[in-house]
Amino acid sequence: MEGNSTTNMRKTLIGELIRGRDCTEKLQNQLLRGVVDGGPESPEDLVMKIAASFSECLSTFSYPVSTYVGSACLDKRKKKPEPAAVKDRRGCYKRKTEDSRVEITDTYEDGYAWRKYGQKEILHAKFPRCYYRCTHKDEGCKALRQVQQLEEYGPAKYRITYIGSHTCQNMNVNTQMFLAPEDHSFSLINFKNSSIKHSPSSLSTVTNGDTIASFKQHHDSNAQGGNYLAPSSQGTSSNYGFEDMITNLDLSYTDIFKNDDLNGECANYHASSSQATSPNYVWEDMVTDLELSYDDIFK
DNA sequence: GTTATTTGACCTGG
DNA sequence: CCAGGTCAAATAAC
Repeated sequence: MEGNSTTNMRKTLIGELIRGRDCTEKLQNQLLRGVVDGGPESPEDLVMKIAASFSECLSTFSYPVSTYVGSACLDKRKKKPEPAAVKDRRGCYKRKTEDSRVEITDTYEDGYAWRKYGQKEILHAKFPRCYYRCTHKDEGCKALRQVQQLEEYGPAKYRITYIGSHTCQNMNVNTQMFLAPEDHSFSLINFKNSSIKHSPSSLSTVTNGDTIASFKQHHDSNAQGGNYLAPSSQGTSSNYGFEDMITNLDLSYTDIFKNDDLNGECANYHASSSQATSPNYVWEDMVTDLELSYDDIFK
C-alpha cells in the first residue's frame, strides 16, 4: 500500500538521521576531549557510521547514490579496436572502457580540483553538461568528471558522472582527514554523497529558474574559484579542521531536525536510536548492518 | 607571464 | 546524420 511504504520510508529516514546525528555528537565530544585513538567508538567508526547514515537517507529517496555503472553498462556501445594512429585524435572515446559511477547530489563540490575542458548543450536537457578533468592530468591522473544540472529533483541538483579514478595526490580533503597516519591501509571515506555544503552561499544563487547563462556563470566560476578554494583554503588551512567539519555535520543534522514534521516523530524514534547509544550494542555489528543494507541496495 | 575558461571545430559511435 | 565527448585557439583572470 502507498501509505505503508511512505510510512516505512519515513521511519527509515528518521531512524538514519537520528543515528547519524548521535554519531556526530559522539564524534564531536571525542574531539573536544581530545580522544583520537581507537576504541569501541573510535573516530573512524563514527565517521563510517555518519557516512553510511547520509547514504542511507539519500537512498531512501531513491537517489542513485554512488551507483556503479561500470563497464557492463557502458560497454553496450561495443567498440571497434582502435588503431594506434587514431588514439590521439580529437573526440576520441576512451572513457567508455573505464569504470564510471554516477551520483546525484545537491552540490558538485567534492574536494577535488578539477579543470573544465568543455561544455555541451545536451538534447532535451535544460542545462549544459560540463566536462572536467583532474588538474593533475599532466601527472598522469586520468580522472574525469561530467556535471549536469538537473531540475527534476528541485533546485540545484547535479548528476555527476565520475570516469576513472584519481591516480594523483589530488586527494579529497575530507578523505585525507580520516586517514590514520600510521596506517595507510585504513579505508578511504568520503562524503561525496552527503548533503554537506562547504560553501552554501556560493550555491545559493543557483535556482531552478535560473537561465543557462547564469548557471554557466555560477557553475564556471565555481569550477575554478569555488572548487579550487575548497581544497586549498579549507582543506589545507589550519583554520578549517576536523572539528569544523564535524560541527558542520552536527549543524546539518540540527537543521534537518528543525523541520516540524520530522521533529514530531523524533521522540518516537529514541527507542530505536538508543540502540546506538547502548553500551551493549556492538559497534562493529552496527557497521556491518549498515554495510549490509548498503550492499543490498546497490548490488 | 601563467593558468584556467570559453567555445567552435573536430571526432566517434550508434 | 546526429548526439555527445574532446581538443585547442582565443580570451579572461590573477
